Amino acid sequence: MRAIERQLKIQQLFNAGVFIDAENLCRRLRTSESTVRRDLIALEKQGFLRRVHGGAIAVEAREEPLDFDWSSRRNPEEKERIGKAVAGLVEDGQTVILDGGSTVAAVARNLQGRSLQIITNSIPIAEIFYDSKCAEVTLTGGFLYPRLGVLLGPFCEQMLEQVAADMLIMGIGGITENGLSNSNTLIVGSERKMIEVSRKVIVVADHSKFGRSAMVHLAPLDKVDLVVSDQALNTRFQQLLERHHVDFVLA
Amino acid sequence: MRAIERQLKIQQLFNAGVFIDAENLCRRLRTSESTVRRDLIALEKQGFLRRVHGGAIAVEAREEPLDFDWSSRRNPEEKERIGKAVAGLVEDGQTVILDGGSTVAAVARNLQGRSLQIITNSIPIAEIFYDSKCAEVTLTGGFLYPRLGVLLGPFCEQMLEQVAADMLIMGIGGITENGLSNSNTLIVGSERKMIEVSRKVIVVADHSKFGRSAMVHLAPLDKVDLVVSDQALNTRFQQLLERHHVDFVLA
DNA sequence: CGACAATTCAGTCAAAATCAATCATAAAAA
DNA sequence: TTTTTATGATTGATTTTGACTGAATTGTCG
Repeated sequence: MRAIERQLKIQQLFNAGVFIDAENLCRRLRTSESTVRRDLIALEKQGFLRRVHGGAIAVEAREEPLDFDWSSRRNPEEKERIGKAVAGLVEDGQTVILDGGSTVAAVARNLQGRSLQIITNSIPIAEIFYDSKCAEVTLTGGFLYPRLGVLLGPFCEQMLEQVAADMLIMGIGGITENGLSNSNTLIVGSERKMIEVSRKVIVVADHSKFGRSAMVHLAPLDKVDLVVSDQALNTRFQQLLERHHVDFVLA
Repeated sequence: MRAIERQLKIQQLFNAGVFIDAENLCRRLRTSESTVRRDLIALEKQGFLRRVHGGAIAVEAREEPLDFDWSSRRNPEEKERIGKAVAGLVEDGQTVILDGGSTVAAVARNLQGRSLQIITNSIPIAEIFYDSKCAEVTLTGGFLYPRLGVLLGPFCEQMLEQVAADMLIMGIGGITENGLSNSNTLIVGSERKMIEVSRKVIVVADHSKFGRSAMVHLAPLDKVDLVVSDQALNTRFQQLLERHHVDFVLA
């Protein structure tokens, strides 16, 4: 394995956590302790990480102890653009369901201070509205999926059956001609209920989600009213969305 | 585990509360008392916490987005004592309902790492179990009461009707010969449901709660099985509890 | 209030782990 | 081929760790 390859890999590993163990790295990269140290020194010189005894920590990780979503650090500007665009589609007084995920969190941040009814199954998203005096927030109950801080399972779905919303703003794992997909059966279960009870379904998906398929099928494209993304689509996906009467907005 | 890993973890633990027990830390981090002390000294030098006898407390005036309980900074060590005592009454495998409040949060901190079913309507308390691999946490749904981070209202109560628990651990606003009381109608509504579905009702109340009455009546003393507090009671309250067959534990 | 027991604290020490530097060899580049 | 660079092993130095000690603090009991 080349030096560059290894160092890219080390940078990727930081997406899964703030600390990396040196001994662990040797095993995963199948290389010696000396080489790992040299790589870490190089990455430290680039300002990407800070070396500490036993490994290294991400420089950005200071002061932010826990991050629910391992993907929340990817493409933050793109997500913020999407968030702002989607927030512009919401009208005051509406009832909006927000599911979990970092892109939806960007939407939520741009909805702060608006007068809305918010329904969500995500604790991080509920927290965004903590000091918002205008929005009324209702959490679905359910089993706490700790890694993402979302509530799932029968209690969640049962609660969703009893509400009706003007709009659903939803993140996904992937989108293909077969429809939407996501990574977890329980998450998909609650998202299906959300779709059922919402008059309008908006999917937020950065460009990396197109053409990718996640583990569990979630819904066909016909269920979706609007997709908001950060890059223009190629002709194939444009036609696919048109065929299913799905609008597309470029943020 | 590496030094940095431990210290990051300690910082995380402070997000869930204001006091940390040294002995607890040793167990949770699986390390010696010497090492924990050295970590605490290091974190104190960084100004992140203040060491006190038996552990450490969070330094005041950190930029905390939300202080879920205006009383959470009062008597942190007394509350921690109560928390430890109550945690000792819980057996592994049990289903425990925890309501909101800073004293109950102290109990929750002492339950970390235990193998339990937790049901709660408080987001700060659910967060305490984020990185606990053993406990399964279920949140009631409901309307988010932002100042305290608790979930209330019909959705919450309806969800509670569908569960059964071995034990309820509950904070209160006041306790007098008329029974328990609390400060908010919605909170009282959900707490009544919690009492209904729990086999055993434990009330945690520091000494300031005795003889004080809050706005809304919650339940008569007969509903309570055990009161845990931080100071011995005077004869009047002792007799009062005895008359209603309520046990008392001094933490 | 004061004596006693039980914790908790601070400092020391040896063992273990990790680090930095060096060197010989292997791989890549010239 | 020669030169340069990257790698892995080895070395002693440094840091970290857990156990142990006596001192200080806290809680209990009379």
